[in-house]
Amino acid sequence: MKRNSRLSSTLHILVHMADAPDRALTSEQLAGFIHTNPVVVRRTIAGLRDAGIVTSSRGHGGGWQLGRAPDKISLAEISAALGETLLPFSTEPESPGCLVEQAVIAVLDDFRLEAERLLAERLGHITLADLTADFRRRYDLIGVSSHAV
Amino acid sequence: MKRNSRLSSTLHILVHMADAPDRALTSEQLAGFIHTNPVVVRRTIAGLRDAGIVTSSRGHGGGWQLGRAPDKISLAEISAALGETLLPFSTEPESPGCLVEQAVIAVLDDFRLEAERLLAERLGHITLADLTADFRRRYDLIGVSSHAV
DNA sequence: TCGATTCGTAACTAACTAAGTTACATGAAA
DNA sequence: TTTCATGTAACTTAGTTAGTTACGAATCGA
Repeated sequence: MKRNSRLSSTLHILVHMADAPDRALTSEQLAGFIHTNPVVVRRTIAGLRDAGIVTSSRGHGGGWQLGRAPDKISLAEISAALGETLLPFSTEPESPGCLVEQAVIAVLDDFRLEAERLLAERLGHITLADLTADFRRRYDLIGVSSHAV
Repeated sequence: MKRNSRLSSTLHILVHMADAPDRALTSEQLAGFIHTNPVVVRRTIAGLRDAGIVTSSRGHGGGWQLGRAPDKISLAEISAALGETLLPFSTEPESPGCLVEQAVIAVLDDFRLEAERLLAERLGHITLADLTADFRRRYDLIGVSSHAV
């Protein structure tokens, strides 16, 4: 798994889970999808379990499943559950008492607040079901074209 | 200079430059403002020079000045000149040929495109002059209060 | 012209972050 | 009770970025 691809990789995993709603998938299998290590998967999606987006079970036949219907899981929730920050710039004071820095931080924090609201709103409208539908569309297209040849 | 504070630090520097429009400030002086090294400053704002946001001159009395009026310099330009990415998540394919990944990347890239457009639009409306005005306001307030005591 | 000053940049070091890995305890099902 | 799977801590490795040193190039003043 590459750096900064936690959101993308997690969505990949979740679509696979949505595509196999009848059975639990193990960390091992999920890791295979994104070419990484089972422990990395467990660590990455631990937050999703706490958020109720997925459930996990141990022992024989255990593994991971979606916690609710794909159309009830938005990308905003997933991103938040991963602890990802959409806007990466820091506004930590480094020169306490400097009025210039205070002005910069104030303006930047205002912008960040507004931006995060906007992005969350947009991400809230995209659900896992949308992703799954997009995948099925692609799958059917390939199927047709290979039949045609 | 902390990690991920390049935008914030650069704005800090630029406001100081806007506040001293009559003279060039050296990398050494600028570095002092954000508690870092002159070379780090030169490296960081090199892109701003290429974008015409600042100018630099060598030798005696040399240093850095704004390339144009503060109200003609937007945060969007500054951010772009720094090479900063507002949305940090990666959508590089890691499993070429996987239709699930393709669907994820397609949706994520759509979102990114729209989000970057939105953020750039917002940042385009904030200028260095706004920051400078905010700083002056804070400065005057302190002045008044210290007189009052 | 010479020397002081300042930027431009390459090369290296250090610190930090995040993924990858190993190991083992816990819990559940056959 | 054996096997399979997660939960998690601890450590290693790789990659990124700030910090530093060094030195060449350009510019100004004496």
